[in-house]
Amino acid sequence: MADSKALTTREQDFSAWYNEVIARAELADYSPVRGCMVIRPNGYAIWEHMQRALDRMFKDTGHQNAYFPLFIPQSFLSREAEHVEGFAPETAVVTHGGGKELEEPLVVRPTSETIIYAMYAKWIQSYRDLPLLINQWANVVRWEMRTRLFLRTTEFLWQEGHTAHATEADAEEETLRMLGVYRTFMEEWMAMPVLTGRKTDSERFAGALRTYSCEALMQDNRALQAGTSHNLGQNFARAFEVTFQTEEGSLDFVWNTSWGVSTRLVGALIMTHSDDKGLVCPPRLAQWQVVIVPIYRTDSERATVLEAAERIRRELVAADIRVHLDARDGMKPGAKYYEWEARGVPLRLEVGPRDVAAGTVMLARRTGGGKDSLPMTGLAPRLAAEMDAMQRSLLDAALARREAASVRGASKEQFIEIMEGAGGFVYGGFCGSAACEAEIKERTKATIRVLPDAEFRSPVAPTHCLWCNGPSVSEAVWAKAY
RNA sequence: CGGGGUGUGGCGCAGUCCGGUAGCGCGCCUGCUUUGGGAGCAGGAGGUCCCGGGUUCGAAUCCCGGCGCCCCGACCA
Repeated sequence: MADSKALTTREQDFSAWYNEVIARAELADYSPVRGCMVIRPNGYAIWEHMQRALDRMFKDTGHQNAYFPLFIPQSFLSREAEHVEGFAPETAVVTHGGGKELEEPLVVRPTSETIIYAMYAKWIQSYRDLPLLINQWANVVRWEMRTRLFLRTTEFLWQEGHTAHATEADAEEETLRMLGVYRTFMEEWMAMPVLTGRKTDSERFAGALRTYSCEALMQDNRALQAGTSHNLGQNFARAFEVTFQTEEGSLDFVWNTSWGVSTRLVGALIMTHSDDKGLVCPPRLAQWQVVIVPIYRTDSERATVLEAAERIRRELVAADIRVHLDARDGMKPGAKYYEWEARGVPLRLEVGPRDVAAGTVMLARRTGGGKDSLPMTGLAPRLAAEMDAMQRSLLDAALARREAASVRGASKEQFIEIMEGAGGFVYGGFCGSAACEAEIKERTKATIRVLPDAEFRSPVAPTHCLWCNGPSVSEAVWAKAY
């Protein structure tokens, strides 16, 4: 690396720190195309592990994968009024193909509701065809003004689930089920606690009836929308004439849902756990869960140590632990330690002549504690237990951070002070007025992240709007967001 | 699109004011010595100085016109 050795600290400049963590860990790089990043192998590996876990969860809840076109006829977008209004300004449009101007321009998908529901109209005839539960892993393009690595890029990778149901209740159940899947994934795999709940109308997906969201709090106390699940009602079904014959023989429009998470999650992961030494990656999503660093002076030491290291590596591989033996010559162990720490490898094993002689290895944890000498035998179960503990403690620590940055029952003045200062989640009553919501945003840059689900609400429901002091219709959580 | 900054080997920068052989650090290559927390020495490779005009005997440097990128805002997964 060409960088000076220490990273900018989170304290000094969170945004610079974030970019440096990514550069140092070689997660992503800027590409020649404005706003588009290259996801490098180290970053893509994390995304692949996320994909694998999510895909399993989607399949376990009855979904199948399919693939729909990258291009969408421009007219499709306009069929749903709110949808076109929401997305048209940020589309990339193809006007020429094969050297000729196209009869109808093609939009590069910013999301695939329109083309998918156009197909669903062909596929669905009867209530017997429902529910239709499909997911697609794809890339989408949104022409954003300002981009940031992983958090907001012009092109990004995501999954979008699109389902059709016979009743409103079925669609609502699906919407909430997938929100729950996201939450489980974020907590159990990313070790990232989230608040779940409903979005206000002003934050609702363009064309949806209701939008639900998982909201996480980053280490700089700004909120990040980590995943959304939409109950689309019959809006798209009407626009694309997705009808079905009911059991009673009448014709009805289907009820749709859509839900998605993106490579933004990699950014969320970075900003949730990493420290001033670099990336911290929860074991379950780490490319390498364990790295072995051999230590030697002479050729004969090198031979013995590498032999022992290789034996350990094979044993761990056999136990399904993702392990890498860093046998690079001409690099001092200390240099390797710093490099693997910056890359977020959870556990490091140091194997030197003294260890080999004693039948031990030195274990160093990326977070939560120093080094321990362990016997070489029985290493696999021991490391698996270490990783479980680390996975748990990362979630606990993130949860503790979030709760420390959450305030309930703040006055208007305290609210303003918090948003101008430390930031974080502020819980309070909300009158339900879009005007009030807009005024708060105008004044403090804070938005309602979510109208929280029951388990996140305060023990005593607020009675008055935090801002206008009118009667509260719902508790809300505000924060400044990414 | 508004504000700020910046374009010089792979990366980070100096040089620009005041025109005169293109430099430094890191990285990279080779060799030797090193290796339990970021190695040392020696040798070496690598540059249309963002682009296009202009001024000049001579431009990284001065003038004119473009473009890119980064950061901060308004918009967003």
